[in-house]
Amino acid sequence: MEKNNLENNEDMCEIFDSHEDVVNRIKHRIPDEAEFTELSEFFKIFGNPTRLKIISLLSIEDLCVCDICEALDLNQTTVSNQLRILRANNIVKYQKEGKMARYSLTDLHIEMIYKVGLEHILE
Amino acid sequence: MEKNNLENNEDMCEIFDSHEDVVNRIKHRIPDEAEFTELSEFFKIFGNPTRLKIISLLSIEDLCVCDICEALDLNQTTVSNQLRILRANNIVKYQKEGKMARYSLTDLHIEMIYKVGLEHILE
DNA sequence: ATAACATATCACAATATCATGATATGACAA
DNA sequence: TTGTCATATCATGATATTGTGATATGTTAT
Repeated sequence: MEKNNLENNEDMCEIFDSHEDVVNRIKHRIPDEAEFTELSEFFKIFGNPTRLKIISLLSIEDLCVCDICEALDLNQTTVSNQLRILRANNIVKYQKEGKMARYSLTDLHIEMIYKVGLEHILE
Repeated sequence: MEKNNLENNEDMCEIFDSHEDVVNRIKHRIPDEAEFTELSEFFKIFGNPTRLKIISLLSIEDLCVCDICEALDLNQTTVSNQLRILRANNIVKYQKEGKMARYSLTDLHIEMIYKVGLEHILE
């Protein structure tokens, strides 16, 4: 793994690079630490069944908090807490309508990720 | 939240369905409990920066464990543990080659989800 | 003002996840 | 067989996340 024998092997099989070359080639082609952190925070949101249920409902239509509670048979605190997390992570947005709050998905990425994931586990 | 006043409001504004109707309409159009559990377990895997880094590398090319360790500057135990989790969740597969194990992503869904997520946080 | 309702926030115990050290397995070489 | 290398598993303390009860905010109706 340390020094290898490439310099005196110009005519060696060239299908595979040495491990050292492979490592040097790819380590600069990935996002930086901060982006991985942010991305993992983003995906973490999808890693909870309650939040997925909410996302699933909102991919059908926009809904207020109480409708979400009823459709999922969950208590209001639970839904409200998860909505806060979804909001904080830019996954849902909402609009106040009198004393109600109508929630919707922020953009199509959310729906795409949800649907590709669902497709993956169903096959 | 308990019984509402729908029955005596036949002539109410009909642009929006009653909450009761909305709820009944959508609650049957979402996956079942077991599927949400499975899907959340699946997404949970993407919710860790180390695993995302591995997925990111493997989306460039197949790699053995030691190359992953070097490229990410992580200790072997950490990488191996995360690879086990990735394997158990059907996100990577591997192929033994002598004493080495060459890992790759199981299918295109994984790469798609990773890339759509990255796109989402970068905009 | 008071009540009722929709929603949000706080606090916390139960549970899950993390990275890592110690150790095991299994392959190849000497 | 003995050693070394690549990889895997186990055990654990530190940390993070969960759902929920208690409570607060803000809106509309009386």
